[in-house]
Amino acid sequence: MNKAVPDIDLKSQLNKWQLQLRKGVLVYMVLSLLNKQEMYGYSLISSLSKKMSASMAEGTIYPLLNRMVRNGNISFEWRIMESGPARKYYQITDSGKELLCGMHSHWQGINDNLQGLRDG
Amino acid sequence: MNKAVPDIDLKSQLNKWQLQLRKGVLVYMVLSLLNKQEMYGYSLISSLSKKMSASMAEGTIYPLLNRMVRNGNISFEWRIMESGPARKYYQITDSGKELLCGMHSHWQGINDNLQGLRDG
DNA sequence: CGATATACCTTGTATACCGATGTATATTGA
DNA sequence: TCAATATACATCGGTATACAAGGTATATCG
Repeated sequence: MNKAVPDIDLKSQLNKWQLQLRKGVLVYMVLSLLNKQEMYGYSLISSLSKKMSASMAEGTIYPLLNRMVRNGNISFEWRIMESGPARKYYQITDSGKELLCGMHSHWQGINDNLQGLRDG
Repeated sequence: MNKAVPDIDLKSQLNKWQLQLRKGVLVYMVLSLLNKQEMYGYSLISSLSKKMSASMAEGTIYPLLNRMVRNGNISFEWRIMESGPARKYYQITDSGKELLCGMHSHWQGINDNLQGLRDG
């Protein structure tokens, strides 16, 4: 008999899993978004929250963007707005496009296997 | 000018990303596998390595399986083999099936958005 | 009887998300 | 005029988890 009451309920387990999943998906999603159009941090937060079906924290996105700049995946430039605070607009770099390509390929492999387990 | 030499090369960046991605995908993949058929830890390692396109460490899988048992997602029973060491065979529980269902739904949402960004 | 393969496990380290908190600039309403 | 709100950026400590490294035990093979 190894049927015990779990430490946490199903809903919390799902939330925790979604959090862990983000650790890989976020960079991929940011690169995918910036590959379509340049964006600034604050607007990325709403886009990502929508596409990840979960509200993304600023304390997550800003360090992430800085990391990606350091790694050469994206670049940015300050833009003074007619109204409101200045914005940092981010663009994907050539190196970022290469990385995105590799991520895409790896993701497809995993996704295919997951779909196969479901349907097969 | 914010074009600097990145700390690490593209290949290492991709490897690092794949590692992060695993933090969420692994549980999902284990549940998906056990939903098809019961398996023991050592054999799960080869199956997962193949499906994740990367060799999975024992130090990753065994703690993961123990965690999942504690959470009530899977159960196990020892089987004495005719030859070789005994094996711990794992089965998915009803609770695990529910969790898998929630993961599936969340994954689909994210995957659809990623595909949309690529094709759209 | 030593080497190899199978099968399980534990410990320490690195990474990355999140909540909390802080700063500064514009706008809005009382 | 001035407090409250929204926009926009940033940092820090806590926490979860994959992995490398190392360990135990059983069976097989030369």
